[in-house]
Amino acid sequence: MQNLHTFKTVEQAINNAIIDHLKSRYEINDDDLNRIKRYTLVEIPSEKEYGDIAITVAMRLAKHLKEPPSKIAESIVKAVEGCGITFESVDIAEPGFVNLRLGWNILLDTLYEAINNREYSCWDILKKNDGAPLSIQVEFVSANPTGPLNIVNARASALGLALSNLLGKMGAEVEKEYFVNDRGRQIDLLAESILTAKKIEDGEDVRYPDEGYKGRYIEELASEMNKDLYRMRDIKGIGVWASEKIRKEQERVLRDFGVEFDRWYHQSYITDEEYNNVLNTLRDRNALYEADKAVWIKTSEYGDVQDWVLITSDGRYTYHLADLAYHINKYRRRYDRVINILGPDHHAHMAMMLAGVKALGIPEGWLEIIIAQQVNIVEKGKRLKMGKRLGRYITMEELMKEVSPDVCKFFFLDRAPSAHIDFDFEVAKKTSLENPVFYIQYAYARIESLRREATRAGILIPDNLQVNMGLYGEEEKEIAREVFYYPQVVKMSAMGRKTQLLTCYLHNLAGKFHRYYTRNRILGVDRDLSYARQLLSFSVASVIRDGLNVLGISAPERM
RNA sequence: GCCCCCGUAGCUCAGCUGGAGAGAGCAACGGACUUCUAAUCCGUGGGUCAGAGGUUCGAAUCCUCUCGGGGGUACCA
Repeated sequence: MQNLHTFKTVEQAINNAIIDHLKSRYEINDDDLNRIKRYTLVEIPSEKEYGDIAITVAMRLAKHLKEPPSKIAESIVKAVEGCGITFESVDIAEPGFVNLRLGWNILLDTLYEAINNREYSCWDILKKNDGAPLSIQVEFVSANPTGPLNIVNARASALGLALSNLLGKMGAEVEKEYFVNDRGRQIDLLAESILTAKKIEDGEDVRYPDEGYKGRYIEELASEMNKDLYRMRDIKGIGVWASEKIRKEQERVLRDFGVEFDRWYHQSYITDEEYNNVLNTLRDRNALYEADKAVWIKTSEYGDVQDWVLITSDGRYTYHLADLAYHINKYRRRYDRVINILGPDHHAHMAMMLAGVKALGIPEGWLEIIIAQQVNIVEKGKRLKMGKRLGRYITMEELMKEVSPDVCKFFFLDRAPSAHIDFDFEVAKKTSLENPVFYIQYAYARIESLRREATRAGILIPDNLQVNMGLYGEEEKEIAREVFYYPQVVKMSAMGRKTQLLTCYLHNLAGKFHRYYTRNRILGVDRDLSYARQLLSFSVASVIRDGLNVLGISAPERM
């Protein structure tokens, strides 16, 4: 099949035409050119009345090109008319918008592409110069193996999975990794907590460690503890055993949630040589100093507001040092980019890490950090503070018992990662039947039901049948243009790290289809008309399935 | 004190590399199932975009300040 039009081909044709035209008509230096290329030239208009594609670059360039926007717009119109694609209309609106309308010549291609081409929503943006995929590692959740995962971890896992999928669609090779802090003070504290719990179980009169871990799981671990470990009072041994047991449990819960990692990287894998390497590199680069018997990193000289301790006065390596060594390790593994999703309690760590890798001489932009903001549990209108060390939190498992993973994921992904979320269990349960995720899944299930019915009745549209586009009207066009936008939504969602754009889009698309379905019969009408409507419906199904898939949400064929 | 996030409809939130008339869901009210899934659809209300300045042809979006909510903050992670 030759060169079917999609958003990608249309965008590329328009972009090239505009840039060529501007270059020939105006004196544009490389700086200007790069600025222009950074703009999104082809936009989805805010109102459908304006058209199907909007170009606003004329207004943005007015100042630089020293010409009124309307004049530049005229020039852009010429460029668009010569781009090799025929549009239904090309108009200028004040003060310098260029609005395009798509004809069915393009939209029909898009419908076929959506159905037939698995790569429909894929791009080649995250590629190296030689065309090889950019390798990107996404690290997320990475909760300490000192207790069960909580609701914020659930949010981070949903986000990490969706983001990984989105980046994959942009052409990158993505690896999902979980960093296990299986060494350090917190693990010792965990071991001490378990040991103490066991002693108390045995009737010993001992004091619980300050800031120790609490909760039923500690008591359970105490009961299950190996006799030798207990007899020897082997803190290190208990720590190794308990943390691995907890980690396995975390892995199981995540798998139940539908999130699997490519690699679990343990802090204990990091060698002394690697730690020394970090320290030596920092020392060589004059980013290290000693004060109060502790070793500090001069992060304040690299963009952070303060310096941090890497080695405590009693010789312990801090988490900061471990994480820097871990990141050097990642860097040596030759990832082109690394993205960390951190919880809200790591705000300070974010600035430290960004400054730290800079101090180590790693190029800027290699590390990107996203903070998955907090999730507050609301009960009877009051916010409950969550905290592992407060011994008060909703575990991820409890969450899943109340609300299905599909609903949880959608709920988390429907909001900006940086936004705080108030999670009201009562509301989540009560409205679960009116939840947007069901609304979207239902649209998909309806279409799959149509497909089954059509197959059964022998009236299914034959593969690659060219439908009569004259049978389509405005109603169909409104849906087809949404299908047309899908690759662009995926792109904006991925590149802007905004999963909520995709959830919003899917919700909207499902709504348009539900409306269409109610007003129009797809089967049991004139054969050619049925084929035309089937094509449209199935393209919507393809998009919904793909979209939910990217988000890590299931697309059931029956509900 | 300092740093970060947030403040948009009754509620929960989109929209923010400046673009066209401010959106969605929920909640409220009134309608639609002999027909492919009513987990649906149709209709009705609802806003000083926290406030004040500034930049601009144009500001919910950018800058400054103020107020309010949350988080972080030098030897835990």
